Amino acid sequence: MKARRLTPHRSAVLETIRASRTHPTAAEIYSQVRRRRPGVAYATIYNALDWLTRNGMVSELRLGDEASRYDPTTARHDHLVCTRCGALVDYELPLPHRILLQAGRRHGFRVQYYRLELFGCCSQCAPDSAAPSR
Amino acid sequence: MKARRLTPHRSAVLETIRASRTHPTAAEIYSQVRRRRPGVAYATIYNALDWLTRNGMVSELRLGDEASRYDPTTARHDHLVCTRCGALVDYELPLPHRILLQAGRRHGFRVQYYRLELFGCCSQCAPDSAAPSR
DNA sequence: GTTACTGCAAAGTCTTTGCATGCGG
DNA sequence: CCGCATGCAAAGACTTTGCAGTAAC
Repeated sequence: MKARRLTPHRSAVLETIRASRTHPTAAEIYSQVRRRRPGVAYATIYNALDWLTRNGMVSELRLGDEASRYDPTTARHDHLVCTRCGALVDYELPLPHRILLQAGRRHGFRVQYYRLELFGCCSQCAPDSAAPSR
Repeated sequence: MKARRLTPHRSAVLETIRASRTHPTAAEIYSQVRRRRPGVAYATIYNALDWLTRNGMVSELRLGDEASRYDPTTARHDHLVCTRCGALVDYELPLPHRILLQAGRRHGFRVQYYRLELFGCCSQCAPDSAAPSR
């Protein structure tokens, strides 16, 4: 096989996603990668994202009708989403996953995985009782 | 105010969604409504869907990169999604929602609502434990 | 007579695809 | 050499928008 596998472009995309703490979109990744590789094409970014996703190096996040965002953490986890600023933070809900996975059986479903997203306001956007303003 | 509110078109869209057990997409709704109102425009369907959603009469579901589907049940509930045939069934997970809503506080989030989707195989696609290969 | 809804088509957003080029092995 | 990745642009899927006509109030 002559696959080049983790090519410089793909590597650049991967590094960009890992370096970002915000779960960047393809557009953000594109502009980032463009700095180091000015000639890179948009399609190459999508190509790389597809490849990285298929190879378990990043995971794709789809929330609402926005553009996909990419997450360097591929282990199963949940997300907190700020409905004001759009902040997206990784989160692990301390709930017995088995309950979730067994849950669907009542309806004849054999559940393989699940997705849980919590929406609300982050501390930046909704300074509660003791939080600083903005 | 001279709003006509629930117009015949909107009503037709609403009825179509309620009559369907499959959480139809805009395209499906469009073709259904078209039977009774041949001249209806696609934009009118989206218009109606938007209005119905904003007025709490249906809710929009976004899953993966597919077209939005519309749910006549507006009360909070979860969904089971068959990853083979795409079947989508309403579901209520018997878990204390307060736990979920309180969960984000650790990260400074004030969680307002959450979304939970369980993915797997429905009974049609994966008949019980001793499932045939298919 | 206003105002809101509709129909039509065009534009918009995000993503994918087709094809020619060219490096890497 | 040959396959695979890349660049480019065009196409594609779904949804939104602009505008003029029409119906409701």
